[in-house]
Amino acid sequence: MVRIKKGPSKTVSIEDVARLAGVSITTVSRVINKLPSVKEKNRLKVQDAIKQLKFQPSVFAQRLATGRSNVVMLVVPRYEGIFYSFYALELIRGIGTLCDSLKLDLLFHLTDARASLNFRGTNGVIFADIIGNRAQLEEALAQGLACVVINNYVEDLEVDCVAVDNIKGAESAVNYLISLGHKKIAHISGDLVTQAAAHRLEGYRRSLKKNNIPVNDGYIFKTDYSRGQARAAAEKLITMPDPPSAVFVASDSMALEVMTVLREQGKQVPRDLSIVGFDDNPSGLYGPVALTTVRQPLIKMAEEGVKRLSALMEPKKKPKIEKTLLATELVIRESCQPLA
Amino acid sequence: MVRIKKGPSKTVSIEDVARLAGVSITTVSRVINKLPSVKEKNRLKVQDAIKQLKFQPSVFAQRLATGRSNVVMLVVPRYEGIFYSFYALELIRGIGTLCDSLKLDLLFHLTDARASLNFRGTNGVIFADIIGNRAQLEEALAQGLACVVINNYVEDLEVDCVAVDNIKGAESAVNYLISLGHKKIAHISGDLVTQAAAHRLEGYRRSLKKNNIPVNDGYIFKTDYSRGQARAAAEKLITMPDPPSAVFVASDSMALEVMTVLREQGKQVPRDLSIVGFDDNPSGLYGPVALTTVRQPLIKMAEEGVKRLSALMEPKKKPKIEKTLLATELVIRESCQPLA
DNA sequence: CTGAAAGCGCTAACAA
DNA sequence: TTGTTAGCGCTTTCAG
Repeated sequence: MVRIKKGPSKTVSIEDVARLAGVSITTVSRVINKLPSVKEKNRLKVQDAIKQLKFQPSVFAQRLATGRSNVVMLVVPRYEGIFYSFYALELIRGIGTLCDSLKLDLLFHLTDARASLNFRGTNGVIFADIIGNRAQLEEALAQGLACVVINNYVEDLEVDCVAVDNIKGAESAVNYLISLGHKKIAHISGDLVTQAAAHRLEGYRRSLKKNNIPVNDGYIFKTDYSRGQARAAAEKLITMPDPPSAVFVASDSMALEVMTVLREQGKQVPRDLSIVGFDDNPSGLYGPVALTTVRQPLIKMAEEGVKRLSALMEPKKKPKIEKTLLATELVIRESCQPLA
Repeated sequence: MVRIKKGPSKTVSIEDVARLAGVSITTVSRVINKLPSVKEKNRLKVQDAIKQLKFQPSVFAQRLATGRSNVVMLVVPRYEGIFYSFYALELIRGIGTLCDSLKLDLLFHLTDARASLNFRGTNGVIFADIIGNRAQLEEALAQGLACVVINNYVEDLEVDCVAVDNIKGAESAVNYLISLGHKKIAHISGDLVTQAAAHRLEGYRRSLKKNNIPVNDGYIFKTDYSRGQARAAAEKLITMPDPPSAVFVASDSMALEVMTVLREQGKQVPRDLSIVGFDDNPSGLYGPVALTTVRQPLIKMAEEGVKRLSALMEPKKKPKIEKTLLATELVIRESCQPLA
């Protein structure tokens, strides 16, 4: 057989190691993969050679040969709003950190909803919310890939998901306001294309209904989560003929904007308006009046998602589908007061 | 020759496409790689087969065969502050978007500064700032990897970098304040472990010196970029015996906090204090007084970085090292006024 | 313009 | 315990 080695190949391969160590490449492979069946003496020789040559196995060759890999793809819908939210960073942070410690390669994919993704070479996919990109999820599922959806409770698909219980969270906020004697409670909602916003609105409605308070659609302000629209909503709200005495806002950053508007207008929080936010964004702590809010466990959601995915990626087992709903927690601070 | 096909292999390979199209795998490969030398008729047949079979080439096989790949690793130092900044998200967004359109795979690596990174299978590395993780950069460089550093002008290393001209940016802010007649100008700096914060402080100093205004260290407040510390600084600042008439703040989010504090204390911006921020964070637009600030082109920085890296990753060429400094732009709004 | 065949670097039976 | 060998799926000469 003719060896056609062309020039000094830069990359040292398993073969070079084998030659230097005086063993077969198989033995080297065994050492790399920590298989027990290698004589101590040989193992040392090989490890020595590896060190000398600074050999690092080619992941591509490994993956080609084994067919497996531990590449996790994080699919983030390219939705403007998602990137102006406190939550995106927290999620990325949580996912990034855990992948790092689990030795998973994180492929980050900021995607157009209609683009068709190439999952080849990926073993698991985490969808950070589903906003108009359900088709991509279905595609991944159809390919038999391990999938986990985060921040969106997907009921009608056989897929694992871990989300926050936005409905109950919103209910707890509104219940609290009601317990303080408020009846005229407004809601500034987020972008209703997101499930989170829709559920928070739903929770708001439910709480009112359960407490026999009629839902006044004039008290519901729809926004895109931006501070600008929150401001507009706040301005409308305070100039209403019959203004609400309390408001539940779908995000802390919007709630803070509402507080700002109030202050500008010479009004006081919570004297003139009780406010509850959603997120537990640290920014809520700083203003003159600390924000009462609904804490959502973002980091935990991210971690749960990754853990779940890595379980699904385990070659042998085929765990049951699990749909997790994480509880929120009402954090009472200073932005609400009982109705006089 | 005996074919040892074991069971119905799930993955459709180039071979299946070739068979269905009635051509050789070589021809299929040519079509995939858009080589011109394929008869139109065959090209169509192949493309048809690809569509029918939903064939997607294995990236691993491709990489193994060609030796090249387009995996870009984004290294983000696991520094708390970085994740509470406006800038991190913008950067990630810019990088993610461009990688997507350049068909680069983005490997996201949130890393501990002291961890040794595994670059196997990676062809290029983007360092999003260098905060205590220079060793990792040097390691990547030593391995001959294409590297680009973003948001940090690295002078003493042979590496491409693209950063914002923080010194000039800060100078422009302070010059502006001086042009309005201010002489008692304070600075609330960011976390000085970051080059950006250090440079902004430097720019502040330079501007004062160039204008023959003595630097008063009592006017310099060091923070970790958090709103909490900005608040503390602002409170100290306004109660000084000889308070400044203007302040240059190292980030918009801190500047907004300063404005809030002023308002709480019954003071007015810009009447009682002129304020310039840094970032051009959209939040700065909403308050009662729009924030004057130094706009830094974050998305552009991200894009330049990725473009640069993809040039460096080009197999043939070996471009010269380039160190880019992006200009900032002073955006004058309402938070400053001439000294009476 | 097309196809056969030799790798790319590694793993995994199967023998020894 | 070790080595031989046949692929993994694709690209790339090199002949036609």
